[in-house]
Amino acid sequence: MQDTKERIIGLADQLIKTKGFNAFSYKDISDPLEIKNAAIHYYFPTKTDLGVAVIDTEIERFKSHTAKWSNMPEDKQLKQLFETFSRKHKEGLVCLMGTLSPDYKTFPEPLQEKVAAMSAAFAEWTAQCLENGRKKAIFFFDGDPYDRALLVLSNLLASLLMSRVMGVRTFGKITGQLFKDLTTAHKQE
Amino acid sequence: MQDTKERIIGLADQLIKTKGFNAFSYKDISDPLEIKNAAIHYYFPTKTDLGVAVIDTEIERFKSHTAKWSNMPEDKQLKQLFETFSRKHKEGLVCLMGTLSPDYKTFPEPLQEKVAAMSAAFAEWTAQCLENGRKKAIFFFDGDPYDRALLVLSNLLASLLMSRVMGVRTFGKITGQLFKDLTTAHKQE
DNA sequence: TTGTTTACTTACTTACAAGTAAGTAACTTT
DNA sequence: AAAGTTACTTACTTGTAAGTAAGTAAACAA
Repeated sequence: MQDTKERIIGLADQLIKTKGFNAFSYKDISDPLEIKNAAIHYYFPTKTDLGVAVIDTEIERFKSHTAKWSNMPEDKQLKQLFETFSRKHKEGLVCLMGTLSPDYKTFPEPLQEKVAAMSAAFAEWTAQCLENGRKKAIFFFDGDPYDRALLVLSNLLASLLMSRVMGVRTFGKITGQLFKDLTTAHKQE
Repeated sequence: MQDTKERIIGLADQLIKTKGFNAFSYKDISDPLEIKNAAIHYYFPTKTDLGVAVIDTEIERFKSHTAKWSNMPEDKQLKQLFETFSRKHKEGLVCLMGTLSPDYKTFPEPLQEKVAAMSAAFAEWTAQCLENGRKKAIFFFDGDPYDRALLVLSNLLASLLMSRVMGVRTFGKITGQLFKDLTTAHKQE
């Protein structure tokens, strides 16, 4: 039964996105799945291994999503990215980068590396999308597309975090204004 | 000796900004200060009390800073805000909002309330600064000043988080582009 | 049919976390 | 001088965390 393994990853993913990596425990997984904590260690010898598996799953999910969008115009592609964040927002979750980056320094190296790889994948895709979109006059922005991608991702990441504290409307306020900025040719004065 | 109390708050502040609230322990404080963990409980009966004290100190610091800047032109005021984040960045720290918001749901109510109060203070000041600056044609941006303030704060918060994972240059790339955007009258196409 | 692998459980260990009760030395007030 | 009060320490409790060694029942393979 690979089923149990995938359920463990799925629950760990949820727990990381609600409580944070250091704050969830094996009991939070073994209780609802009605297994013993040793069963988790059977699949993932250490908590680090489990963390790595969760991130790997996220990277794969991202790659398969973006592959599906690749024939859309760039503004639609970016909208799709916004949509994945919006879905997390509706479930009261934050993104993996958002939870994992504050705790980053407490992680053992293999986990740090995975987090870095994930962030690189996000940034590269977004930079490419923005660059292509600007060439086609779909997007309008100053500066290097990679730098702009960092701004966009920083807004998406933080909008989920801030929504937790400042209320659910915060997400829409940030992402709405952000998308408008990128797709508006001129600023009025 | 109020000295010990302040040293505990100072170290807790550092620890929250490096490891996160749930990941630091009383030992991380009692060892370097060469006191016993019971001494921390003497001043702060619970970890929540300590967290609240750290946030209160941060709010006071913010209020006294902004009060000092109040006669500057708005772009200088905002630059000062950026500078406070830049200082944290140089020390390898993130901001309190950045660490505390992912763990928010694991906090007891009094701590949640303090985090919310802190975020409100930041947002209100920034919104006011942006609104005043736009009236004087120092800043140029579309939309509601409060919404724009959320974008600015989200970029500042996330730039510290992302720098941890994606390298120290990330901070400058995000904040540099952000400031340019706000102080540029027109976008070129 | 015997042996091996898979997918766990049982039953523990070690470590460390937050928190507390009771004591104490030094200083302060009456 | 006696009685607090302050600022701790000593010594402990309780709970929970990650992790492990050894066992087992069922499926599968030789």
